[in-house]
Amino acid sequence: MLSLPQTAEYALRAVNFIANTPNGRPRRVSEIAAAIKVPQNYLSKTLHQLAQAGVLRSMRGPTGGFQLAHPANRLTLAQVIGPFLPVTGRPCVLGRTRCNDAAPCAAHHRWKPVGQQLEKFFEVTTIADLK
Amino acid sequence: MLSLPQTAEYALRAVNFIANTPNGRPRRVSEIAAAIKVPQNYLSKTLHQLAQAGVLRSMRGPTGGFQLAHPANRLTLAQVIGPFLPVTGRPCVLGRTRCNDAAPCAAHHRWKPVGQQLEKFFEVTTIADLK
DNA sequence: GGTATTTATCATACTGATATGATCAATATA
DNA sequence: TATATTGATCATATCAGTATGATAAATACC
Repeated sequence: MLSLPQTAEYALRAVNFIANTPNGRPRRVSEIAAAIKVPQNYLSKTLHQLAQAGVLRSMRGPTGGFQLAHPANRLTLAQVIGPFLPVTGRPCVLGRTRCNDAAPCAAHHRWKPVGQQLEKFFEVTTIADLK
Repeated sequence: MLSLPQTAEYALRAVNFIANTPNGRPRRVSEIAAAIKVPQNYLSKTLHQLAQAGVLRSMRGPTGGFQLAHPANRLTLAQVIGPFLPVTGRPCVLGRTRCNDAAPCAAHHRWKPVGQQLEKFFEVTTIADLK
């Protein structure tokens, strides 16, 4: 039906994996890529974006890698996928650029509660909730 | 957040427009494209796919055009967008190929009710519900 | 300081969704 | 039957997301 961009799914899997690291020690890209089965070079770029977004912290050199920038229970799914969603996020099922209570599209009233619950899921669920 | 493919949005807008035609007379591609503001040649192909899928009926020649193949209250949104969703529809937020109650991903239990409501929206809502 | 290890960055390629333009085929009507 | 109109189809073009490979820059450790 609706789906997240591939990269956003990679990001969720990666952050979830990092969150489950004992002691919270840094994880190398190679480790992560192997564990969640995504291309290493591509993941490298994705993790870098997450670091830029303040979701992860990165360290170079031996003993380097990626770790969470915040406690897992303070990291929402929305924060993780945010950097990978299209800038022109369409909140409207019919794809109208403007669609709200004042100027609703034909589907607005029926879609609204569903869309809100969807949004809430990503805003409220944290990485710590993933089990 | 999550969004439909552009083409699926075009399809919804087009079918909704066709459904609002007085007498249900056929609508030309040029009329529809102008009304819902999408590229005409591209829409032509999209409408053809909807005809193949049994959602619309098409007629060529003068007086030709597209009309609904079924009453609007028997046409669900799922039927309209179906032909334009990726074949490998990922039901899993983490993008796993296999994810169900028996073999759940880390987000499965929290996502399930939201995903179900989402699916239900498209399965239950009909073109006649668009106002 | 030298070196191995790791992330950062750059250049490029691939792929499917989106889009454009031209031509073919059907058909209502005169 | 001739013709104008309309959808069907084909050949490309464009663009963003996804991906690969190579090189640069930082850093722990000897």
